[in-house]
Amino acid sequence: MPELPEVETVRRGLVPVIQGQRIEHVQVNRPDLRWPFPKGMAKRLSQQTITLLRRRSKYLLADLSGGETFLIHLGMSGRVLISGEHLGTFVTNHPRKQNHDHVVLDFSNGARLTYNDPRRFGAMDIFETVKESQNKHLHHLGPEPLSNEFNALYFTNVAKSRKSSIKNVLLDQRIVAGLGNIYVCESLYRTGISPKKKACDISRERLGKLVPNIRTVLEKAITAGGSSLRDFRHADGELGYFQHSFAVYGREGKPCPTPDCDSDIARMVQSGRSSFYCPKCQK
DNA sequence: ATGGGGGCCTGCCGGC
DNA sequence: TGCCGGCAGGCCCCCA
Repeated sequence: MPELPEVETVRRGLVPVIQGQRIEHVQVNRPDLRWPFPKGMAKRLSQQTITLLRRRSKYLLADLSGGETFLIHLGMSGRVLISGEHLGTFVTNHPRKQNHDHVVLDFSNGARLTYNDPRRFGAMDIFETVKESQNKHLHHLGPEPLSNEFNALYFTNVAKSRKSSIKNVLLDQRIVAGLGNIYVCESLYRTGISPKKKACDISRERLGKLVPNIRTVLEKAITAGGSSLRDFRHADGELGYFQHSFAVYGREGKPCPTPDCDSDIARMVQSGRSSFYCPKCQK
């Protein structure tokens, strides 16, 4: 899925279009994604104004004027498309309904938001805004990787007691919330740490370097407008560019980009997921 | 208690 | 050309 930079890119694309707008019509084409939609979802969204569109980890959070918050998760293959005429920044006509268009929201300014998700690993939920910290999707999440809360002191303290691989520690959303497979691979490469190294076996110095490297990778990806892989698109349908900047992800067998390194990028499977790394640069 | 693996879904791509 | 296996950005759940 879209990891943090892709979700943030979607959020930034949606803000000028739907923030402050009222939802005038809701179309729900099936009862669930990964889980059943919340009770009365269409009715609870109808006639609500989106007062603020936020992001927490990989979740989009739309605060509604009535005191509830609409949560959207894109899973692996979810995307949102915006269409509408006379809107300046986006001028496409509403497209004909596509396969896997599961939820369609029409706004007071004529904008239409279509949620499309072939694999249906995504999720939607609605909760009382003041009870956000109790929401089942959010309550266990660790700090945002771009916040000051995620710093070298915090991370070294958490990591020193973890016997699992650094790869799996970084993917654990309770430890830091928003990283996924791509940006973990890229951050570990930048820091020269092997994905299979046990977190507790890595020195404070190296763990400390990982923190700013994670920030840098995420920030560069956000600046580039996210990564467009198989099915990610910006909210307005444009493609992101960060995938052209991957050093290791998806580059098995290609030369390591480190100057003077003559190794090829390798792939291994950890916890059922591919890790891409340079066997020479990452120890 | 922690970590590893399976499962949820569909689509796409490469090999035979 | 057609079929089949492998693989995909996430995350929950079960088992050891």
